[in-house]
Amino acid sequence: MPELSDVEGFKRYFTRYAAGHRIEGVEVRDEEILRNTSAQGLGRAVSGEQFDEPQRRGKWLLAPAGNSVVVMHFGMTGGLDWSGEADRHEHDRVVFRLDSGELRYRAQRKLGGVWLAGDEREIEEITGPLGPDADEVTREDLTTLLKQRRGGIKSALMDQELIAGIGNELSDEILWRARINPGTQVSDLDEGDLDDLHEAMEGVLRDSIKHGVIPSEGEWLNSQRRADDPTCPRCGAKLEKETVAGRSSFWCPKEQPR
DNA sequence: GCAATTGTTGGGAG
DNA sequence: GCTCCCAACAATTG
Repeated sequence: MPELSDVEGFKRYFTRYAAGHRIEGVEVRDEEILRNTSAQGLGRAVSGEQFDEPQRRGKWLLAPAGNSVVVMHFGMTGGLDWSGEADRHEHDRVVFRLDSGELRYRAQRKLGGVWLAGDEREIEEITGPLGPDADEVTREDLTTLLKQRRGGIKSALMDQELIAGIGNELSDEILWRARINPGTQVSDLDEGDLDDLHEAMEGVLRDSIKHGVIPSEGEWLNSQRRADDPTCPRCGAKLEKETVAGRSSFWCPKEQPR
């Protein structure tokens, strides 16, 4: 789930339910999810403080509280849940008790995590180097970013250090919309391809951010990802499925030929 | 038992 | 140095 558009959805969720609210306590139900602090450390740092407006960087969500920042990454299965009641879920790993209800960091597989940072330097240490956010990359930026790049376009799009926020599903979606095969070498893309790629990137991100998730119905490749017999939502051709850049990739052989 | 899964990291190979 | 592939992490489902 959590790629740029999902995390943008979490950010809105956080803003709506948690920002501006006082943290009365933190319950860590699985300490393994805390990566650079302890339940006690996290509790001491944020209890009694108020959550401020959250910020998203790539697939990371930053939630300032007092003099600290709670840094969250959702891995493959994480998300946020809010409930006014004690409506616990097995995979709720951290529960922030607010004056308005409970905000929960939930994750089935523990591939993400929750960190505590004190300043900008510590945040950058946690997230590692990140390229510009994918939804802010201009057409000119795209040329600059890909100029020195070799290898396949899909692995370039997913490289967080080059462009932040795009994962496996978004990259497939963008390449499908741009009608570019995921295995295409960056060096083989001409100016027209880059025009298409940028337009697709803007469109896919704009629309999926609006939904707070990559839509799984309608004119979206993503609607076919879990189908028994995946077909192209535009032309109806049977989709190809193969590992590209180390990840399961879907594309339309008629519209995105190699 | 096996394979698959929206993410990231590190090691080794070329 | 760059890029790719694989395994690992973890938990669950088919």
